[in-house]
Amino acid sequence: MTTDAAQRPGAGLTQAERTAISDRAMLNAAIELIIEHGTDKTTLAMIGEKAGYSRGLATYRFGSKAGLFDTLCKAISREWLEYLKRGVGDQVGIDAMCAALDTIRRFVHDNPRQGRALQILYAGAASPASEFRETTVLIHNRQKSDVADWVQRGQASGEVRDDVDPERVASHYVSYITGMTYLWLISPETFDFEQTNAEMKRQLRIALAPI
Amino acid sequence: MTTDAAQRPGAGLTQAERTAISDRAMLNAAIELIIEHGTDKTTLAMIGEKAGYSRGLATYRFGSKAGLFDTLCKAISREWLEYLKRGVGDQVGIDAMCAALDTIRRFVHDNPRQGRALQILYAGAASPASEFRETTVLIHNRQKSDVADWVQRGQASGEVRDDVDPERVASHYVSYITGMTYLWLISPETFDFEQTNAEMKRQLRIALAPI
DNA sequence: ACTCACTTGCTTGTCGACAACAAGTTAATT
DNA sequence: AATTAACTTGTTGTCGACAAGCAAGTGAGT
Repeated sequence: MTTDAAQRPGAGLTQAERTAISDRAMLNAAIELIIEHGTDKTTLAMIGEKAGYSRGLATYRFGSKAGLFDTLCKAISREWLEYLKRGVGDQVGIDAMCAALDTIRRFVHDNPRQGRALQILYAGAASPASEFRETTVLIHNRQKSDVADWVQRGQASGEVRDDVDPERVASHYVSYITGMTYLWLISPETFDFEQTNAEMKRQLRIALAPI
Repeated sequence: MTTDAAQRPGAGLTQAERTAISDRAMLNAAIELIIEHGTDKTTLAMIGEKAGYSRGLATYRFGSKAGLFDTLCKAISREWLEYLKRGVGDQVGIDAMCAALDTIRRFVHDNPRQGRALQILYAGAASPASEFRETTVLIHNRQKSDVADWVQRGQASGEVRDDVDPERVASHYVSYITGMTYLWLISPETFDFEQTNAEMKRQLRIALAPI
């Protein structure tokens, strides 16, 4: 009786569907809880139960608290990087760098929960024992090499002055982004996203313009 | 028998001396443990025992784990801000901003433990439930107002162009510092302190120079 | 199409570790 | 000597982790 079974939650589904559903539910629950309580005071039991399952599912599925956060960090990062890609498009050089700043602003405006959660997770990666520091480092390095590419292509098209080192500029740029988002995270009410980014854009345009 | 008592640790001392000694010992122990294990996996018992006391002293003295980290954060921040003050001296404008970058580099070179611990603590402040987020925000705001002051005085002396907003420049600058130190923390082996700062200095000199 | 062995999603029971607190002990202060 | 403060030890509730068990899905053989 498949029709009868379909009335019970989780019945009539393939196992793959069931895991996909519970996975999404738990990751979403984790985002909410992290934003409200931080990673420390969020328990695996809270996540499982908020998602509508038992206290033990989160541990079972993700192995450990760190495993869950690693998965979540990767998931949101993937979304974010795709969003960034769409926002920047095929722009290069200074335009790409400025567009990326605007895109960050739009991302945290459109997806405030994901944005905040991701920042909190990145901060957690600072711990030496953090099991997803690797993940975080990888993402930042990828961002950096993307930026270095924009600079290089900007130089090729003559839009960016030739005597700057793309690597250094990228490292500087990612440093700014990282700190800016962190400061916004810890004091959203006092930090002025737009004005700070406006100053960054101004400096980039002056400092990278062809001689 | 004060002479006999003086042979036992903690004997023959005033109460103020005893607390000062145990306080220092525990804060130092906390720094070591935080660097090695992170805040999460450092226990209050470990701190007390590494400092040469019982497992309960850290809790008794600081009230809670968050209380200890708050105290530690304030203590290192105070050292750091004094170090920065000495490093910058009475310079203003672009010189002060560049000198501050060099001073950061020197600080983490001379006091690597304090530098790393402070970064880890700042990262922990990202948690919404963090009881010393206030402290961290305060410190960053103070840094920001210091920078704004440098810019303003630089403008007064004609060393910095007049049409920039000191607040925005300060916010931008502190964002860079924050992100730069964070990136150094999570990947000290791949992050190039000097080159990244060199690019920042270059951009500052160009972007803030009088028209 | 049916069945039965097997796999997988999920839950419950349990243990060790830790933060927090309370009560007790020892040393300084008055 | 009485009091206060530094410090230790006993205890409790919570959480992460794991293990054992249950229920639902899967797939090969008939």
